[in-house]
Amino acid sequence: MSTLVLYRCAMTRQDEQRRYHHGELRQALMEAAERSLRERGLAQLSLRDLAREVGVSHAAPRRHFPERQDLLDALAETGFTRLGATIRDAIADSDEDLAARISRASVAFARFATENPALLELMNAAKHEPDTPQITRAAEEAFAPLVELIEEGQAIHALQAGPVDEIGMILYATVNGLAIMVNNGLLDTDRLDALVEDAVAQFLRGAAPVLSS
Amino acid sequence: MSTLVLYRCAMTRQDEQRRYHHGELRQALMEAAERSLRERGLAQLSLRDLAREVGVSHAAPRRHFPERQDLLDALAETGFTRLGATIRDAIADSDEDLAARISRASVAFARFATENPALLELMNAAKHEPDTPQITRAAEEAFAPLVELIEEGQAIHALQAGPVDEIGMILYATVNGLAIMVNNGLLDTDRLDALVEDAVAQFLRGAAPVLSS
DNA sequence: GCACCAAAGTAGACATTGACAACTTAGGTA
DNA sequence: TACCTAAGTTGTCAATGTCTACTTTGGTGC
Repeated sequence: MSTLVLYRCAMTRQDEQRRYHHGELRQALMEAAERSLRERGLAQLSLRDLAREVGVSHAAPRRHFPERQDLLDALAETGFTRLGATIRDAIADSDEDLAARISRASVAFARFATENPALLELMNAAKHEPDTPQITRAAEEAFAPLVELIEEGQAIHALQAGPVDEIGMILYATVNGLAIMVNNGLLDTDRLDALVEDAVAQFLRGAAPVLSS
Repeated sequence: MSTLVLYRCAMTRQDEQRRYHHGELRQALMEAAERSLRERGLAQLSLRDLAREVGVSHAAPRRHFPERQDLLDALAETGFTRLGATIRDAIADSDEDLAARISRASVAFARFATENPALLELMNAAKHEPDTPQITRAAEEAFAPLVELIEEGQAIHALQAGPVDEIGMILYATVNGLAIMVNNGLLDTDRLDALVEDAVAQFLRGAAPVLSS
């Protein structure tokens, strides 16, 4: 992969335009697709458009994505991967207390979601097709950082004991739901951060251990 | 409207098939669209298909829905209306306590959402187009029952005082988010009811008034 | 009772798209 | 060096959304 990149950098633009094999078509298509998705939404995303933009023939994408849905699935998968990394970055090297880190992670999630509305739509899309386990796994890895924070909370008895994945799902669902409402027009962007922080605070209170009197 | 229905019932099938003006085309298209949406998903929804199914020419839908998106918007709007009615029905004539009614309303919401995955997708769709205020209003009316329950909770001091719409949004977002995870394949349908009930219980604890010692 | 008119439906056309088949190029390997 | 296969190309097809021009109808004013 990296050799390809170096090779590519050594070529003139002429060569690039002329050469028969693109060499990184799959990656190029994904990047073009993400841009198109961001700028014009899912409905306007066309394989032929992407092929034109990247400079290959209209049928070339078929080698990498036999059907349009395959591209969308791949986009959703990398979306989850990037989301997970975004959340992790938000709480990396933070010595804040647990509540602050959960809040930080949630706000980072919400921002990612509202900055990439069409991508989030793909990630949340209902599947009628046979399940694609890769997407599911990527999604689970995306909210793994939240689960880890919850485990940490349980360890220091700041949170109730109980099935971590379920508690994590509730938090994930809440933040995701709020972001959707922003993308939806049901909630103003300006209010998102505050609302997410409120929701997290409420979540923490609700998930706190019951005091034994 | 009702006269039209009666008139229609008085006609033989022959007459129905022959007559130039369908008479209730908009409604018929919406119903066909909902069925198609449920059975084959959003990607397979085609205006020409619907026209064929209803028995009109391929351009007829254009009179009622100039663009495909207009039909989708209309579907989302009635979806919200039906959702609101479903939630209301779930808690009508119930003498249970507040927590039980909130739980009941939430479970009803979640069931509606998972029984109509493609419709929910439409309702949650991000809008790049200029906002359609009717959908927003329909959506707000859909979760009005939740807001009312929260107001009731505040009145009896079972819930913290505070902006009801924000607290309602948090609850709405949570349930919506959990339903999406089911439609998504991230959460098993069997676990939905229990998880929603857990989430509501946690929500109620988190939104309870802080005890002044 | 009749002419007319706007609403609602029809027919035909067009560009675009996803999908498929058959052919070509070129890079790595026996 | 020959070849084989992955990766691109061209050509084609049916389906779709959208547009324009034409037709049918039911209701309204006179």
